[in-house]
Amino acid sequence: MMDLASLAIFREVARERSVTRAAELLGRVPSNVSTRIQQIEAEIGVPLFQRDKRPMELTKEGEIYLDYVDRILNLADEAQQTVNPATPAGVLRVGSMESTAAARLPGALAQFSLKWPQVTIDLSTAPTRQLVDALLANRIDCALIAVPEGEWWLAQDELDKVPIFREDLMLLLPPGHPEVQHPGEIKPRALAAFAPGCTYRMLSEEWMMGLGPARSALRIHEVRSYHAMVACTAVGSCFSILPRSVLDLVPEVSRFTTRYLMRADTWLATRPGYKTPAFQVFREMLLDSSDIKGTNNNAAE
Amino acid sequence: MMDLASLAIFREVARERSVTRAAELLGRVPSNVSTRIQQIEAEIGVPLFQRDKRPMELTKEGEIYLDYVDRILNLADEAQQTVNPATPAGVLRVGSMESTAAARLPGALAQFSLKWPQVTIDLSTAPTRQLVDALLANRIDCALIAVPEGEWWLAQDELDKVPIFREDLMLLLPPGHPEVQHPGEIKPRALAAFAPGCTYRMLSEEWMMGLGPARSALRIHEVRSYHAMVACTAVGSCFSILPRSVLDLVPEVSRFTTRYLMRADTWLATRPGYKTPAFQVFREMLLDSSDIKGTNNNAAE
DNA sequence: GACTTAAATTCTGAAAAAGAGAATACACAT
DNA sequence: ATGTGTATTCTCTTTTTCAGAATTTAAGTC
Repeated sequence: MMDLASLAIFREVARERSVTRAAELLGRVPSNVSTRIQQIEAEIGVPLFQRDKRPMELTKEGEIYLDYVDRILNLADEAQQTVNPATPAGVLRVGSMESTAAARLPGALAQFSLKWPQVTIDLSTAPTRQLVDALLANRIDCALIAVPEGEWWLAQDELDKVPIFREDLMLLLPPGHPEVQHPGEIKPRALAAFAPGCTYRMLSEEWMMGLGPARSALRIHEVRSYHAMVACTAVGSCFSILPRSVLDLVPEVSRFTTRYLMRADTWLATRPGYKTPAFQVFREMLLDSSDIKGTNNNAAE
Repeated sequence: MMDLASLAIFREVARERSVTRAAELLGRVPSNVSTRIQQIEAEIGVPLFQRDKRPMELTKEGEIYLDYVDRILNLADEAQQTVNPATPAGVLRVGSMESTAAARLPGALAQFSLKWPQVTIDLSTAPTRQLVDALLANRIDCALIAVPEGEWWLAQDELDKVPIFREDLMLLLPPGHPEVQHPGEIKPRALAAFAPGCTYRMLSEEWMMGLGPARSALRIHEVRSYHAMVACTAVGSCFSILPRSVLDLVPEVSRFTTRYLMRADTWLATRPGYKTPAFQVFREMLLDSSDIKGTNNNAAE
């Protein structure tokens, strides 16, 4: 019958599109990997790869099967971790906003991988909205997201959440720009921001709208990184809004004109009930490096 | 590494609480089953059974692990079926209302198991509400439920649905009871009905309330089967509301007073995207034995 | 279109694991 | 205590997995 090892082999080959590379990564010999794939194909009765293409390509069925295999292997990993909490180990799939990944995670993650070398952290970044989707679709295990205070477009108990970082959202204006009190006084025509789904962008847009009725047509220049965002602002063509913790990383911030806007805390969210030891130590680690130390974070216990 | 066969063995032993019986059911020898269990325990590092109890009992970790194993094996089965639609096979977990199971399924299922002996049908019954929960929690694969026309407490696209049976909801009054036009004219004090979550019960209550304002305190006698419901009504202490198809099964119905109330169609629902060949032939079979033949049932194709 | 190259597959013998069946240990009953 | 039905251990046989060499195959190069 089917072996989880075979499924892991299939997953690796599918990812690498190569028997040889997969074999190296798995510490096996190519002939072995090749046969295991063929065994799976024989068992399910469907070819998984197109052998007549040289960078090996998955067949349509292969794609579907890979999706199932991913879910099965994640479940198996989670089962192992949940049932034997003695040793945090395995994979923890972390999703994070760009800002948190830039300003908060590097230190914490370095520390974490030293203390828990058995845990592999799989980090990906995306805007808050997409992170929530990924979480609910089981593509990641936990996410660092910005929850706008008060209103919240996700049902109350659809996710477990703990506040982790207190962030001040700052207005960043080009160097030499005069201080402003109202959105209307901002000179650059466009806001540099991330793709839709980003909570900060949403908050920024609200602030612009709410206070400056004249500024009804807010232009948005979409960027893919904070470096790009700051660069655009430095040049004077845009202004931007970003957390103070990221601002602190910008060399020579003092040349820019900045202004405090609002609070926007970062939360650590999971699917309800997800509680592997790897995740628990990860959460502890984040709370330790946090400025909101030990507030209401025992609700989930 | 872990073998799906091992997981299936563990599941069987956990179900049967016996190595010997599990071995028989799986066509294996007990020593083999015993060792596979021990291999799993060695791999996950946690004992799954309490060996000092004689009907073997799962440990706490065993319970948790069993839950994961169930999900993993169901996924694997679904993967196999989805990816190779050639041969409908494997397990199809069907949930049904009591009424449908009584009046509609026996014939259809008998026919089905003759035509598709490779498919094992796992039938359970529950009220509509609970069936929907079970479906979303992945405890069953499809469900035969009553969707009240118009209003519907489930989000539009949370489930895929097809109408299967046209049901007439009938009022059943004790033998000799005079014909009624309004709820107020009903003599028995109590309605015999299933547990809350039953759509028919909900519709019944609405009908009673909507038309008879005097009858504000409707007493409900909860029953667990239609036989009990009919028996209570025969005795004269209750009245009841049930689909005509079930009524047709009652011996000597003609002695009772009956009256048509409303339509309440039965739908076949699945999680969105669930489409194994076993399910597809099951759906075809139901549609064939249905009175709503081939209406709007190609939306899901 | 032949040649090169890198990669997948097939073939083979050695090593490891799983299986059956008999013997043993164990929990619960009387 | 002693018997009975189960689970486990032990031993041997069969099956499967694995590594390494040989072979085939797909794509790029002259």
